[in-house]
Amino acid sequence: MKYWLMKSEPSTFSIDDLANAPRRTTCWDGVRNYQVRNMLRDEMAVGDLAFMYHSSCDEPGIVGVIEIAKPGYPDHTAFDRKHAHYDAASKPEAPRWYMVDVCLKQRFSRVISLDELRRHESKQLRDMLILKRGNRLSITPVGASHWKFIMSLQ
DNA sequence: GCCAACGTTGGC
DNA sequence: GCCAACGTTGGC
Repeated sequence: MKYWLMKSEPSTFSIDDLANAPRRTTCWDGVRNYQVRNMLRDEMAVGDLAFMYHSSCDEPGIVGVIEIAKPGYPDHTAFDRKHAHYDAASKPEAPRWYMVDVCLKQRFSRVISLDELRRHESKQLRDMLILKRGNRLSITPVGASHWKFIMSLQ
């Protein structure tokens, strides 16, 4: 089983939105980056766990745990001409973009902020990808030791 | 295949 | 709103 971190802007889709979704499950659509597409399509498996991370907001940080509920399948929002994430280059017979379904597992009682994560960067969270300069991938793998340490902060 | 221009991300 | 750090595009 693998661990991940998945970013979302709460003004677009927050952990509250996920908590209120039917069966607390939703498709993670809108990824338009090839590296992240490859992870969605090839590497993420049902049962994998991910931190949900709120970005571009007052307090960026980890807000809970989600579980991969359905493995990679074509992102149909790319086929919808009216959708904000429409991509004419992605066709149903040759999809370019993929998504997974995620299910809310645990909502943290507090935000584990980026600031707090950085306080452990020189030790327990050394080399965590989200803390690396210039990292802009919306999904990153998380090492097991980093995962356990962050869970212990909660 | 190079690389400049442009677009996006995301913290601050 | 600024800007660093990328990814993508497209002319050559």
